[in-house]
Amino acid sequence: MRLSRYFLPVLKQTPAEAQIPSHRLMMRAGMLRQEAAGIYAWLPLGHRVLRKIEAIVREEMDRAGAIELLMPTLQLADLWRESGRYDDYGAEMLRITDRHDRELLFGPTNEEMITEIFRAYVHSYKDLPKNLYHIQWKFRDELRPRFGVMRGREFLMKDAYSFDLDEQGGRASYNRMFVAYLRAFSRMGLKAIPMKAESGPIGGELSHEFIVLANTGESAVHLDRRILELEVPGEDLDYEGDLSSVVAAWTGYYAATEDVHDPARYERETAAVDRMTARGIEVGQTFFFGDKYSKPMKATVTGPDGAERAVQMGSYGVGVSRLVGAVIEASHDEDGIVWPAPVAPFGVGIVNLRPGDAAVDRACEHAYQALTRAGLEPLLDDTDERPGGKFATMDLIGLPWQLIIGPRALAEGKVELKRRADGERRSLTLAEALERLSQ
RNA sequence: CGGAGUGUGGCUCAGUCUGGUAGAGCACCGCGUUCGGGACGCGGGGGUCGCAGGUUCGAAUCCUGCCACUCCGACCA
Repeated sequence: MRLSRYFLPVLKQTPAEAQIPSHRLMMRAGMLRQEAAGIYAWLPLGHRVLRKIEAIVREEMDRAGAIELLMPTLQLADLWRESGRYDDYGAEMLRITDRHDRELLFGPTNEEMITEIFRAYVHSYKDLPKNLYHIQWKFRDELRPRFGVMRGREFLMKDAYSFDLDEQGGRASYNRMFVAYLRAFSRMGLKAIPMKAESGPIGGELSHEFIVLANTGESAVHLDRRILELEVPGEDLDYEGDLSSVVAAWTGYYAATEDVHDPARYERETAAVDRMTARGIEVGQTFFFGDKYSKPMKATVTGPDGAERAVQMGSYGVGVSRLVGAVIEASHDEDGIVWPAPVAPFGVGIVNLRPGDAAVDRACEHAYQALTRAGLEPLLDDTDERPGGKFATMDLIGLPWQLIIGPRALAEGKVELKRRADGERRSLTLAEALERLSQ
């Protein structure tokens, strides 16, 4: 992409309403525009990051055997009356009436609908297990939206739903999602720690929250720091095999959010040197709730013994749009965002320090073509902005690499390659820089 | 929803107390000089002062109602 043709409205001043780093930086970097309380338009740069995070989540879900579909945002109230949640959910659910006075709602989650779909087609244990998911916009009418995309009212969520014949199968499905989450968050450059959780209005007794550690996180967490040393399974992991040992390892150390923290147990189970208190952001939650929905909604299958039984279900959510904020909270400095490469909106920024200078233009164009061919998604700053402004913008939007091409160094055959994460700069020939970037 | 605030050009804000017909910086447009870490000069454009009503000769300013947004708290991917 050429910056002169792109849509990147960066701000020099921070909008007054932005309180936390991710919100401030998303506004300043031209990623986001607020349209109403907790409701945002994703500008092109933000949208690219959102799509990258979504793609990672999708790949890991597919790898774990989940099957993607897409359900509507609007749901019939009657469906929610079947599960009894239409009244239970309260004011957080946005209720809508259409022109025929039919009662609808903007979905805050999809347990009811997926159960309705499942029961319409699946009747035999031979068709189990199944795990269906979608990535779709949700609406929850928060009392107080805040922190930008971290607590919006409209948000993009990946929600998966597993169906099994019995509890043992259900736990195996749960474990597959658990491990997929470890992998997905790790690929985004995040340290996400599973913590035992209350299941809240979703229900069930087995549940984990996945908490990303970040100084500015919304809740305090207490954990055994040894959990940070655990290795995330590689992509060669066999999801058909027994994953309980992986889950056991990751749940074997004390880790709890403030609201379920048990100081006595904490002191009993951890050595003083291993205790760590930090702040965290919840980016995902897994639930196993058995027949809570399948029973009232009559989602049953016939088992091998010929008897009908309600399927065992779990649901698994990831806050995709929140993750954009979470990544920034976990990775930024005083100059701006520092994107982990896998979620960076562009792979490298090429800075043309003197547009109009034939030699510089030619070198930039060559770099742009080569990096595009290499799949690195370069962003070429070919605008007339002054060099200082270009550097500030590049640092702000936080691309992993900056390739700086100007007349002075170029006269000596050199360009500068700067790594955003640590600020390391190297003077190289253009060929060397392109070689380095392509590795 | 309880408490506290804020709405003035695209952004950050002054002006409101004490009523007299709207300002600054940044951004934007033109010309020129510049150009390796957010340039400078000159000229220029842009505002129903959140909305509605009221008081007044006169309202951004005073009064009433409404709306939106922000912050603290309780609730949550």
